[in-house]
Formats: sequence, C-alpha cells, structure tokens
Amino acid sequence: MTNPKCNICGGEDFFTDSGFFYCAECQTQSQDVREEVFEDYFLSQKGAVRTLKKQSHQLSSFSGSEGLTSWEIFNYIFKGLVDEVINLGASYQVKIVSIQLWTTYLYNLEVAFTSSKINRKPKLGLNFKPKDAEIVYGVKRKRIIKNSLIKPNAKKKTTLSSGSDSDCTTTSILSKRASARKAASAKKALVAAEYEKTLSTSEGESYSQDTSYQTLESLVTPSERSDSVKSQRIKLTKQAKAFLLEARENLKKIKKEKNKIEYRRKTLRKQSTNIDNLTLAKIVALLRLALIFCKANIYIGDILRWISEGHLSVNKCIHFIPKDVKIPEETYRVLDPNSITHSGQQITLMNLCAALDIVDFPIPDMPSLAKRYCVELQLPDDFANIIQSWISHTPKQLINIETKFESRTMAYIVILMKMIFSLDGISEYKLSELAESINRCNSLKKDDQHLFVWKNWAQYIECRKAVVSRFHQVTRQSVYKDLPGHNSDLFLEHYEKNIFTDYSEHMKLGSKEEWTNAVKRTLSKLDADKKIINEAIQFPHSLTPLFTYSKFLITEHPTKLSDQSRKILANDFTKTTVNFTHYLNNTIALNDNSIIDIQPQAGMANTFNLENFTDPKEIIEYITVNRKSVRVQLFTESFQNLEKESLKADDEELNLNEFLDIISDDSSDEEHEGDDDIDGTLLGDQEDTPLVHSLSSIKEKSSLPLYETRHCYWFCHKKIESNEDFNIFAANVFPSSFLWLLKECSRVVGVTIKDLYDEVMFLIIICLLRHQIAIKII
DNA sequence: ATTGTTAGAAACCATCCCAT
DNA sequence: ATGGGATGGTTTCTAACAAT
Repeated sequence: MTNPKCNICGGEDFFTDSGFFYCAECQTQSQDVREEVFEDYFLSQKGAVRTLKKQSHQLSSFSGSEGLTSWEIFNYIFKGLVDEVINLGASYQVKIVSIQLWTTYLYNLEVAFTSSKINRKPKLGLNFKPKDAEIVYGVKRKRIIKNSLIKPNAKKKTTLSSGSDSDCTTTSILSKRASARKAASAKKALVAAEYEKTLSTSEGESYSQDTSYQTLESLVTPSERSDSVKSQRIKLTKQAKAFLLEARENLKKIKKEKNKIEYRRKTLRKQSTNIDNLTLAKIVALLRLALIFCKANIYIGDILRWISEGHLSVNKCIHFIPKDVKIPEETYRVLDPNSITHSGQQITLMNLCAALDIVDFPIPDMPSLAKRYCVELQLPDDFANIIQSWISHTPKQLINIETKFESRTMAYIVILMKMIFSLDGISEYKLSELAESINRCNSLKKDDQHLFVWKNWAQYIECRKAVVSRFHQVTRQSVYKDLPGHNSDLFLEHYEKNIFTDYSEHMKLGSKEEWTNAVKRTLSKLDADKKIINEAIQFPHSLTPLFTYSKFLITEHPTKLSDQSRKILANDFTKTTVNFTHYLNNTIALNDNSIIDIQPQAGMANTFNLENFTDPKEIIEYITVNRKSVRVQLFTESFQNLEKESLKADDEELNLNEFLDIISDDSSDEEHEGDDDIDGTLLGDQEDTPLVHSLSSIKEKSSLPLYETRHCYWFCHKKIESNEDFNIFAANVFPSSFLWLLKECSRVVGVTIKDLYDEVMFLIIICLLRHQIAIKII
C-alpha cells in the first residue's frame, strides 16, 4: 500500500488519538487517511491490522494457521455488513462513519489505536477468548483453562504446594466454564477443613499466599519452558482490572466457600452482557449507530427485517471470513444471531453511546419515516401530510438518544387514526358506511376525491398480508406466526438460503447439524410427491415491505393471484381522503336532484366510555391484571379547545388529574344526548341502503350522520410492566378495531404492541397535554 | 406520605460442550 | 446419552431515588 499523504502539508506520518487520525506535521485530522486505513484495515487483514495493532512486535510473524483474533473476525463481519447495507441503499458515507465508530470502539476496548508512539498489544477484557490470549500473548489455551480463577481451594492447594510457580500461576478469570466444573468436583473432594485453612490464611496478614488474590492482582501467565514462544503477562483492560479488584474486596467478606463460588459466577456472568464484550449484537448496534450519524433512513426494524430476509447476512456472517481461517469455538459463541431483538438493540445502542461518550447526534428525519409508514400502510396522502406537519411541530426537546424513533413515529399515526375514527368498535364502521354512501354518489362526478373507507382498508391490509405470505416465508413467519405452516417448499427454500450455516468445519459436532439435516430430509420427502406449487420468487429488498411485495406480485406474477385478491389489492387508498368535515354543512346534490343531508353528530366514542368499568377495582378484577390501579379517562373535547381552556385557566401547567376530571365531567352530559339520536337515524338509514350501486335508494332528504369523532377522544392509561400482562389487558379492554390497528402498526415497526402503546401514551400525555401542542385536524 | 422513574438484580431462554 | 455448566441474551421484578 502506498502511504497516504496529508492533504494539508503532504506529510506521511500520522498518529491516532481516540480513534481519529491526525497528521503528525500539521495536526489536522485526516479523513482520507482514515478511509485508506479503513480499507486496509478491513481488506488486507493480515498486514494492516496487525501493523496498526502491534506493529513492532515480534509476534507479527504470524502464519495464517495461527488464526484470527476475535476482533479481526468481527472486523471482517463489520466490513461485510457495512458493504451490504450500502448496497441496500445507504450512502457511502456510512463506511467512513463506521470506521470512526469502529476505531473509537476498539480504542475504548484498549485493543487498537491506543497510541501512536508505542505499539501496545491489545488488552483483554474479562470475557476474552482463549484464542485471543494465545495469539496476542502466546499463552497456551490449555494453560489458561487449567489455571482458572474460579477454581477455589482445590486449586490453591495444588498450586501452593507445587510451590515453584505460585506467583506466576495464572489466570484467567475467563475460563470459568472449565474451572467451575472443576470447582464442583473439587468441592466434593475438598471439604470443610480445607476451607477453614484458606480462610484463616486469607484473613491473616498476607494475601500474597492466596493464589486467587494474586491472580486478581498480578494476572500473570505461566511460562512454560517448553514453549518456543515466550509467554507473557496477559494485560487486561482498565475496566477488567477494576472489576477484579472490586471482586477481590467483596470476596473477602464472603465466608462460605460455596458462596464465593456463587459470587464469582454471578459477577462474571454480569460481564457477559457488558458493552465491552464484543459480540455480534454489538456489531449490529454499531452499524445502526453509523446509520444514525449518516441520517440514513434505515432503522432497527429495517435492519432486523433485512437480517431475517437474508439481505444482511448476519445469520450467515461466517461467509465474510476467509475460507481458510479456522474460527475457534469460543468465538462462535458470540456469533449467535438468534437473540438480536428490537428492544435489545435499543438498549445496546444506548449503552454504546454512553461508552463512546456520544451525546450529540443528528435527529432522524421522523417526518419522512412517517411518510414511509403511511405508504407501507397505504394511508391517504392527506393523512400523511397531517402527520408530517404534526411531527415537525413537536418540540425538539422531547427527542433524545433514548427515543424510540420508530415507535414514536408510528404513535403519531395511531393517535391520528384514533382521533378520526375513534376506533371504539362502532364509530369507524358507521363512518365507513357514511363514506361509502358519499363515494357512491361521488363516483358519478369524476373529479371528486373519494373518502377513505375504514373497513375496506382493513380488508385490504388483511388481504395483502395473506397474499404476500403465500409466497414470502419471512412475511409468513411474522404475520401468521402461530398458525401451522403448510408450505414446506417455501420454508426449505428460505432456510437453505438464509439460515443454515455449516458449522461443521468450526465446531466440534454436531448434534444440531444432524438434527437439522434430518428435518430437512423429512420435509423434502413430504414434498417429493406433490408437484411444486410455488417456484421460489425472489423479492426485492424494500423499506416498505408489504407494499412493495404486493405490488411486485401484482406486476410480476399476476397469474398466481386469485381474481378476488387482485381486485382488493387494486385499491389505492392513498388517493382517498380522510377529510370528512369537508362535507360538513354541505349537502351533496345528486344528479337527479335528490339530496343527502349530512348531519353532524356528537362523537360515538362514548359507547366505549367504560361505564361498565367506572370503578377501577372492577377493571382490575375483570382483566385479571393485578397490582396497580387502572386509570381510565375519557375526552370529549377537541384538543384545540383543551389548549385554550387550560391556558386560560392557569398559566402554569395544569394538574393532569384535575384536568382530566373536569373534562370527563363535561363529557358525560353531551355524550348521552348524542347517543340516542344517532342510533335512531342510523338504523333507519342503514336498512334502506342497499349494497348495490344505486341512487334510487337514497331518498330525498334522507340524512346520514357524520360523527365528529375527534371531539370525543378516549384513551386508557395503564402502567403495565410485562408484555404478557399488557396483552391480556389489551385483549380485554381495547375495542377490537383499536387493538387490530395497534397490532398492524407495531408489526410494521417490528415492536410489541406494548412498546407502541407506551409511545402513544407518552405522546398524548407529554406532548398533547403537558406541552399543550394542539393538532389541527383537517 | 404517596407516586413515578430508574438502574440493576434476578429469572428466564436457547444453545452448546463436557464429564459423568 | 444425558444432565449440568457456561454463555449471551431478553424480560420481569425490585429497591432506591426523585418528584409530587
């Protein structure tokens, strides 16, 4: 490689600080160098990495057979993922930002880029892999495992008695596994006397005799004379040392040997999820962080979906690593992709920011995300516009790194849907009828925009799910997870391509491989007789999966769809409008001079006003969710009015509870009035309205009610900790339409309905009430 | 005094290996 | 072969703190 030159002064010497490259001459930070180094770092592994990491060390005479350290393996993977995500539409900038994050992260781990002057060896964390220790410090793996920290007295005894290398007995706190096993057996053999003995010595003046303490402090690796490579001390990171020191103090206080073992086990276990412990999940979090900094319109949900669809090969990340490299089994552990989840990524992301001292970051473009969700859900354009302007009027201080942008954005959509349609299980269907009637009339006039019909839309969404999941395994899994699948072709095809990784080269056995092969054989056999119904269809990657896939199917494979589903999917709801009030105070003149009179009505939401549940305790029993009380409130005023009133009433923030009480009092009167009227008019009208497209049915002066649902907003506020409890609560309390919408929206985002509803509550309480941000609907 | 938030502990899950 | 241990991860509970 040719040495990069500084743009400013042409110097060729660079030093690193905190993962950034600076020209040695003029001290300017260099982006170019960074990039080149990145390429080298990533591409010519052997040379660049080791040079950067431990340039002048004798150990650099590695041969390929030595294997790679875990960092190098993750380096390949990270590089591979970054490339893939760029292919999927992210800007090239992601690569550059990735370098910065990666180097900073490694710097934090004290692995690389720690100093420009001295070439330090990578330090090891608590959960280091024996292979890393071997490569970097020449410590034999066996040796590490043999001399384990967890091992209690049994070990001490033997080492002490063996005498000679009592002070270089080692340790790795790390090989807990083997050691604990030994500890268990040692326990039996060992006995109380032994324990008394050590106790007395350790309580005594000198700890130096206690091997475990020594290990904690000196962390020396054994020198095996027979070794050609001179073994060295293993150096641990600051955090690791601090942890060990603390553990030492705490261990002093613990009397029983059994408890000591337990303590060691527990405290070490905690370290496994530490951000310092590099795992696949953290690589994905780094990738997401890079995307945030690049303002890419790619979010956790997209990454997870792409992973499951195979566009991001996290599931088979082994392919990123050169064929001839043998991966130690311990490293395989941390390559397990199965446990990467949305909430976990969110937490990891926050931890990562904390670890890297990231406090400032660009705010994602939530309006465009909202637009995207609206496209995916095929919501009307004017609906999307309202959402976008609403979001852009939300105060920025409500957003920080902990914000779950995706859920938050979707929460706006849920709330607005609820304001318009009330979603109490009744109003939305009444509105659908009204809309259909109006549409029927308008269809004669060409230019008029059609109204959004809730129930048709719901039908469309359901149909789309069903159709796509016939051909797309991932969709099938996410949508009909609980239903038994009956398309083994689809499953096998997906499995072959995206899930199965051949571990046999790297892993001992086994059992998993045999098992999966057996299942695959069986499945293949099942289908052998049948003729193949669906050839595998390759779907394009997309940020709006269901929308894109359904369009893809319609255009590319129309013959595979039934007429009816084609018809339903042909609907275009984005061109409809939710502007019901447009028709308010208007009458629609029909061709034959008959007239539909639209009468505004009070909202219908009171039908779900929990009259049945006025006493919170009843609810608790009813929904069998225990613990805290349920607070349910009902709104019947528009938010605009709320704002004015509350501003008038008090300059300071109004107590939320009082506020709610006032409102609900006001509400009850109005509602009841409206209720009766509505039922009367509506039923009468409904009977007369045939499904057929017929004007004659609409008599002169017939009237249709228009429900101004936004004047009548309800919500339930309940703090429920666990997902399961929340599901029970939701199933019992929420109207079915609302629950359905919640489920759909949360699926689009990729979170649980509880996560989404938490954000909905946050928006309502914090944004709307406390900050008094009114939304003007329509 | 009561409530809401929060970090951290504990419980739980799935996977794999090894010693028995 | 089999159960127990280690591991990385997720979810739920809890106790301490903060805010009313």
